[in-house]
Amino acid sequence: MNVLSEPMINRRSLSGEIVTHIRRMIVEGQLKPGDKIMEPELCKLFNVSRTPLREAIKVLTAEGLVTVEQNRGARVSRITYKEIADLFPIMGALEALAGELACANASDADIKGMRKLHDQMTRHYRDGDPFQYIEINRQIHQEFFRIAANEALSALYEQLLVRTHAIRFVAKKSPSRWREAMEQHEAMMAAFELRHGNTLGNLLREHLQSKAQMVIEAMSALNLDGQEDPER
Amino acid sequence: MNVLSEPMINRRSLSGEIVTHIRRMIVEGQLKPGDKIMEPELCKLFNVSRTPLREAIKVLTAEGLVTVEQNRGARVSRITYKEIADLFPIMGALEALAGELACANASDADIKGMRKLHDQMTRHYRDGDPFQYIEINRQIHQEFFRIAANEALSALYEQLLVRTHAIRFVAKKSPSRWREAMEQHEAMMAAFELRHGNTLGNLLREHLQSKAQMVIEAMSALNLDGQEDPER
DNA sequence: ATTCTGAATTATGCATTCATTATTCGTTTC
DNA sequence: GAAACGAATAATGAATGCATAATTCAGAAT
Repeated sequence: MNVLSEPMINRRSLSGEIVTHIRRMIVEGQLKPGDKIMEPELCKLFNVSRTPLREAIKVLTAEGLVTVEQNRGARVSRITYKEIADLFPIMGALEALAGELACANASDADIKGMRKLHDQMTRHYRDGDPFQYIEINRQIHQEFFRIAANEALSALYEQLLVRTHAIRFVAKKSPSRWREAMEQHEAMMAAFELRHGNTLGNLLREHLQSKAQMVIEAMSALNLDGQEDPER
Repeated sequence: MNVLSEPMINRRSLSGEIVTHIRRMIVEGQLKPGDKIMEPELCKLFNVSRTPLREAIKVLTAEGLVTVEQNRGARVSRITYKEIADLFPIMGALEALAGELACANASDADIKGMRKLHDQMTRHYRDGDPFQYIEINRQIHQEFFRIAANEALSALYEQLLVRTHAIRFVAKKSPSRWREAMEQHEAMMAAFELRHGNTLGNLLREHLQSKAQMVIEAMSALNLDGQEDPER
């Protein structure tokens, strides 16, 4: 049937491809929390049969991104206050560990690169450019994990990050929160340059704590408690 | 393990059932690291078709318990030094968090219950009964997570615990290591009774560090570097 | 008009089938 | 006798088919 299937050592499984695709759709908000995942619909969209699609759904379920109800199909997981409150401390613990490991492993070049990112972010903060700020911010956190050189840790963190995808759309930093975050980054950068792993770890924990607080505030302001949109 | 509220009528999916079953087979050593997972074979064993079995394999892959090679089927994941060295600090960070949360949340009854378990374990230590010791030890660690009341944290920890299943068969405590572990538990119990979350957290991190050290020693002694048993 | 009922429709869970890709094993060649 | 080739076999990846459960919606009853 698929005569035009591209050659070139296509060594990826279909289901894996679909997992990636759906995950992106969820993270990017194309599929929103609570949305029903209709198998026939997505099959048409991806032009695949139900078998690999269902395998993909199972994987996403294992990741916590999707929830299935017996004989009622799958929907994108909703996230509740409680889960946010639960997940952020975990992410804090993981980032703290990443920070400590990064301090232990970092080469001078690593530290220099981090400083560069930090200064860039500072500029975006001064310019009041939240989009650029967020992007560099993401890179900085990612960089800690790269330097930590612990694959399992990175994978786990990534998984949790994806699970909190829903908050991307509510996380509007108030000016004071933003300033607080910036100050924390300032301190983190300093600790990193001194390779004070313990200090950096504690700062990262606090930082994530603040983020959680911010998200919960934003959620309660919007009344997004995970129960909205009962139908879709 | 996933003990979500069971409706009165058994409404579990076949694939879910299979996941649980295979996971147990792996943890209990019936399926060893590196073992090939033959679909037809397991289908006959469970008396199911390949579809739900394959879905189960995908889930186990997402959990890291199983590894698939394109067009070459799945095998039980082997664990390497590096992975052990990577996973234990993560488990340490998660247990530390659990300990801190447990200190914050524990009722007096919780602390009393923990003391009871601890004393029981101490007796088994004195009696030189490693099996009973290990069992109570497991219960104690599990109890911290229960009191911490953070489902995501418990689930994540459980997942990592399962991934280290292979070490169960190499982890022979030397007398000195055992004494060290016992002393650490002594200190942990004291910190918990005083609700010194920070102290308990640090102790748990150290404790896991020791465990990692022990496991790595045992592995290198047995030359189990994840590459043994090339065929099976 | 609203609620209830039940047939028609649709979606899901699993089994089976089809098409490719690995693997095995017998034969040939050097 | 060992390596190399290739046909036979078996396993995997994906599509399709079938039975059942859920949902929808038209029509009846209140």
